[in-house]
Amino acid sequence: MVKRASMSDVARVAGVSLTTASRALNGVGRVSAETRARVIETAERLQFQPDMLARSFVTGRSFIVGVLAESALGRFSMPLIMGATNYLGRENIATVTLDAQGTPRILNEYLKRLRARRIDGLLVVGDDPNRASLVLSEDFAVPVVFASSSATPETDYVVAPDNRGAGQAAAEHLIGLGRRHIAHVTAAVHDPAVDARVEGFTAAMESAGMPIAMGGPLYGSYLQRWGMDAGERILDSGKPVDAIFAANDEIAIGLFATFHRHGIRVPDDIAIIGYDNRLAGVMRPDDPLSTFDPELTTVGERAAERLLDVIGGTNTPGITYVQPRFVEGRSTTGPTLEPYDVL
Amino acid sequence: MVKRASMSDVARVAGVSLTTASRALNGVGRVSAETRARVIETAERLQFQPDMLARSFVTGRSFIVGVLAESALGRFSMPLIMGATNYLGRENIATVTLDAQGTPRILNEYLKRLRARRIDGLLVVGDDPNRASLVLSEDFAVPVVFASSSATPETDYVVAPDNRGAGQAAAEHLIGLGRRHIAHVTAAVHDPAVDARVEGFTAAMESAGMPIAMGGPLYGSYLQRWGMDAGERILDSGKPVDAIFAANDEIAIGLFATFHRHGIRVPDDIAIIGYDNRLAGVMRPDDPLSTFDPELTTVGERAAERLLDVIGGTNTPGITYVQPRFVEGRSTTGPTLEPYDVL
DNA sequence: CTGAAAGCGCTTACAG
DNA sequence: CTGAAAGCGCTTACAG
Repeated sequence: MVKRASMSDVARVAGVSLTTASRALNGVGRVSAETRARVIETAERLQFQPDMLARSFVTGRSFIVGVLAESALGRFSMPLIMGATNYLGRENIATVTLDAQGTPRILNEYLKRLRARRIDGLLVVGDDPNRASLVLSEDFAVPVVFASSSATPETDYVVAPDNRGAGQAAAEHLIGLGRRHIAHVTAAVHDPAVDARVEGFTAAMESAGMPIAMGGPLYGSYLQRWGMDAGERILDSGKPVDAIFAANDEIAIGLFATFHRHGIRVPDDIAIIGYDNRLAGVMRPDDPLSTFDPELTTVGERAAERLLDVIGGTNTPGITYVQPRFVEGRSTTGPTLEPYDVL
Repeated sequence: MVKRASMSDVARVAGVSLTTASRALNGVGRVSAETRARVIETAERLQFQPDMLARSFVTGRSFIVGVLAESALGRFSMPLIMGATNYLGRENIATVTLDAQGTPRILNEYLKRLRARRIDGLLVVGDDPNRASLVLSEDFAVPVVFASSSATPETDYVVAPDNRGAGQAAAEHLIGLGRRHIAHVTAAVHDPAVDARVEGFTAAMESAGMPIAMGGPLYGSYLQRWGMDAGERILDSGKPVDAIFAANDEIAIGLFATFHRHGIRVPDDIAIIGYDNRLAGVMRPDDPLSTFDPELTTVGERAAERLLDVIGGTNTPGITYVQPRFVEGRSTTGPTLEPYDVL
């Protein structure tokens, strides 16, 4: 292991001062073209790599950002965080990942640590950024970007999936297929992400001049069980329904199970769209379920990208939306789905 | 934003030299008990936090480790990497995540970067650590730990799931249930992880003095389609089979689909065990499929823990195995599984 | 356009 | 047990 060349070495060999070497290598300040060329050539010959630790120390830029998650190992946080750290890695930025685990005490402890590391910025991942926002006191003034599925004050820097747009797209897809009695089986009330999908769906139905089947969205839970029950309720009602937008894939599959049991064909009789693309990564010839992929990895990437922009001073507050990707599957475009297909 | 106290501030206020302050605060060298107490008290009063950038600069320890993945966003790498970064974050270690994407050129570029950052260690995530091993040249001498599902030379530091143990446990579970004609439907040949499961399974069957049904493991692919075909092949053979260990959940589900179509009940007639716990995180009252959870997050944690030990000089080479967790589901312990249950 | 020098905030021989 | 001083490898006023 040979000792690495320092900038002084480069300067000495190139016959210039350390000051000039620094300027030439960093491309700042006035240096004659020939001097610059000579220094750069020398640096390459010596395989000079600037010591980032020294640079960080003197500039105060650590090239490290914090990633603060409510629950880093959660099903939704994970791809988002990975998208972010992967992007940051490509940009040669390190991350320190901290799981707040809900308690403000831990959060405060973590913020102290991050301050000691002089992080360049902070990415907050989770659905309740307001809480984190509160704790981010004045004396910890680094750029903060929120990656979240819920809406937040317009004064923050936020990146989130466009749940509203997805709801709208779902309605439009079903309408475009010629369906006329479209229901919406959603989950819990007061989940911002779910609410936004309801909104978008409702808006699209209204502008198509089409009432929502079953008299409006049916609220329940996130479970497959609720989808099965909702299916029964729809069939019992006797009301015409030929398409359903479900709040997630579990509900969609529950609906399908009930319909199949009753001999109702999907999509022939009733088309179904889910949400989450839960079966992503399972290799199969075709997608059984029409659904939306929230592209959480992309959300993470965009959030990281934006954080670097804020750090660089070239960004203004507001929400950036990432469009969920519609996955066209057999539950809307056929052929008729069999249970084995969805396994 | 008030200026943070430096160690000099603490020294001055406490009436000692910078040297003494440093020693008192770090607990090294000889300092009288009272002096130490005074310095520590002063530091707390001034809310002193040592500047890690300065410390890193002088000690050369960056408190940053590299995470080099073959495919960071892959289904298996993701939980592993998150487990590692999460553990490291708790220990106040930052990570720079790099996705090698297979090409040695990119890999070399990344290693140069990591050297410039003076990382303390490197975690290599992926199934082909040997390749990375090759590129990790002599002059980049930092501790390296491999987190992988395949075996590697005993001279390396490796953390991996105990695939062999899982194969063994699968056979033992089925034998314990009283099954006597146990087959093994596996995937591709020459996948080290899958091979190890075959080995463990075979060993357990041998020590129970029980031949493998169907004359030995059936090799195919990772797809559900293969499971369906294998099911047909088993039924066509006319040979007695009352239990199957499948190499993954896709295959297990394919087997189930075929059996159900033919009126064969699971687990009553044939019990099935899968692998991967692919349905983890899907909320349901009971687990439909008996399977193994590879605990990849734990593998990542252990690998990170071990890396810190190697960096600290308190570890010796060898493989650490993480035991996959058996998930007991209805496909081995009933009641009879219906397609809707597995959806 | 170029350079001598100060300084970032610590750790650590070295001397007492 | 304690302290004065050097040094880690850069950046950046300041002066020429």
